[in-house]
Amino acid sequence: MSSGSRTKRRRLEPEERRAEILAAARRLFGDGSYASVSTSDIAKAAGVARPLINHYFGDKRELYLEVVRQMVIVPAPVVENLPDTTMEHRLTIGVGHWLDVVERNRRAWLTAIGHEAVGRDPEVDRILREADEVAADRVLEAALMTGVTEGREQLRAMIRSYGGMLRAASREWLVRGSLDREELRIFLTGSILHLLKVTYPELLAGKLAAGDGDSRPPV
Amino acid sequence: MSSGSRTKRRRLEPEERRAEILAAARRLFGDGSYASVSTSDIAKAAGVARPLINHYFGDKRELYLEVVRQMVIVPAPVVENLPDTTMEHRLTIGVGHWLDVVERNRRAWLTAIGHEAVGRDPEVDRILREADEVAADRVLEAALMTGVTEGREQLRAMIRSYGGMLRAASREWLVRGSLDREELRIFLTGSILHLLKVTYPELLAGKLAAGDGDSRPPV
DNA sequence: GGCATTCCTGACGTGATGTCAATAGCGTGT
DNA sequence: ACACGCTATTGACATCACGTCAGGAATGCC
Repeated sequence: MSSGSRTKRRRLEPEERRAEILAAARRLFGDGSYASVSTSDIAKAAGVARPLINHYFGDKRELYLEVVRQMVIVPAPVVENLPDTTMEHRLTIGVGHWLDVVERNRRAWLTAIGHEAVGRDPEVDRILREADEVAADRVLEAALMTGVTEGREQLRAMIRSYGGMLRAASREWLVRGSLDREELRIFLTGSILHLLKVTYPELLAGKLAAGDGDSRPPV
Repeated sequence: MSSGSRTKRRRLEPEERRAEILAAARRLFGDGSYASVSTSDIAKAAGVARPLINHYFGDKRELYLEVVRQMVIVPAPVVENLPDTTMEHRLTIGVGHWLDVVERNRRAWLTAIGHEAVGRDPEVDRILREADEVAADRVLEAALMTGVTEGREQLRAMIRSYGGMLRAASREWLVRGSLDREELRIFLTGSILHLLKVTYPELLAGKLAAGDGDSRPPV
């Protein structure tokens, strides 16, 4: 049974060992849920005694947070090196890059957002908020709107909300196949453009004249 | 300490007792996370011995699922009794109703979506999917588009995705206060209208002519 | 080869969960 | 009223996951 890897006793550099444990944890948490994966499982998968996990990460929760952190920081170069054209064009490209990234890192990304909002857990919450914040920065940068000041907070809030739709839609694509890549591109690009070019100005104006063009808000 | 409620031993109808336990669980899971709440806590809060939880619900997970189920079925009358006017008007009202509902059930709703996407948990997943499906039906009904057949699946997928934005935006409103109610109304109404009246037709047409009006999708 | 450093593990204590036989409340028949 | 049966309810037990600690085993240095 346990004879397979019972070679000797390997002694590694702390960083190296830490990385091995983290990799094992990433793999296991990727399949099961937080509760369904025991530290014993992780220790076994990493070829290590269970207490070593505590030694390197403190406790199970810390290890888990580390995994989430590492997964959620995926979307880095989505918005870098965009050409110097219109915001429409840049956003179109940016959306394309996003689709590339999630398609390439499919598994990792799905597990990452799978664990999204583990709920009342303040730590996980904070990690995800920060990721949202960074994402909002990226969008503003792609839209050449880094400088806007009027209604900036509202704008950022709407972009963060858009992030919720982005994730949901990407999941529709990857796991349900209810939208193909091209449809997704149209959907996501159109939505963010509408948000920035129509809703945002409307919102700035709307604070004064509460009624909007199409329909009179009743009661 | 424990002397307070140590009256006798109450014997209730199963349904009644079950409801009491569920209520206690709802309250506790509302505050802490799944892992942070022990069955002992719930039993104590319900004034009951711990094994009774297993008797009624099987195990802790089942109880939890029951709580999630009960919380996620909140938005019932959001779309009933809408006047017989344009879809713009009906959607505006529908969004208003939604805002009313989440504002009223603020705490319960927040905990419900807090536990959203517990991830690799297939059961929770299924519950949330079903709720999404129902929500999509409601939107289609409000939009007077129950009958559409062409691209129906894509349309539903986009509406489900919109649900992700709806939740994120509502949370922005309720917990961060980064958007006020009126701004949220403008945002959500405008987005769903754009989705139904612009993106959806675009998507139907776009399958043939891949380019769209504003920008040429590169490479 | 001896020794210090520190990486690593076996063994223990604690707390949480699920199971089971035994008990006690409540309705029923007389 | 009283005994009786049904079953809701519980105390006690077994199991398992997690965190801690002192001691054992590699590696580097002289």
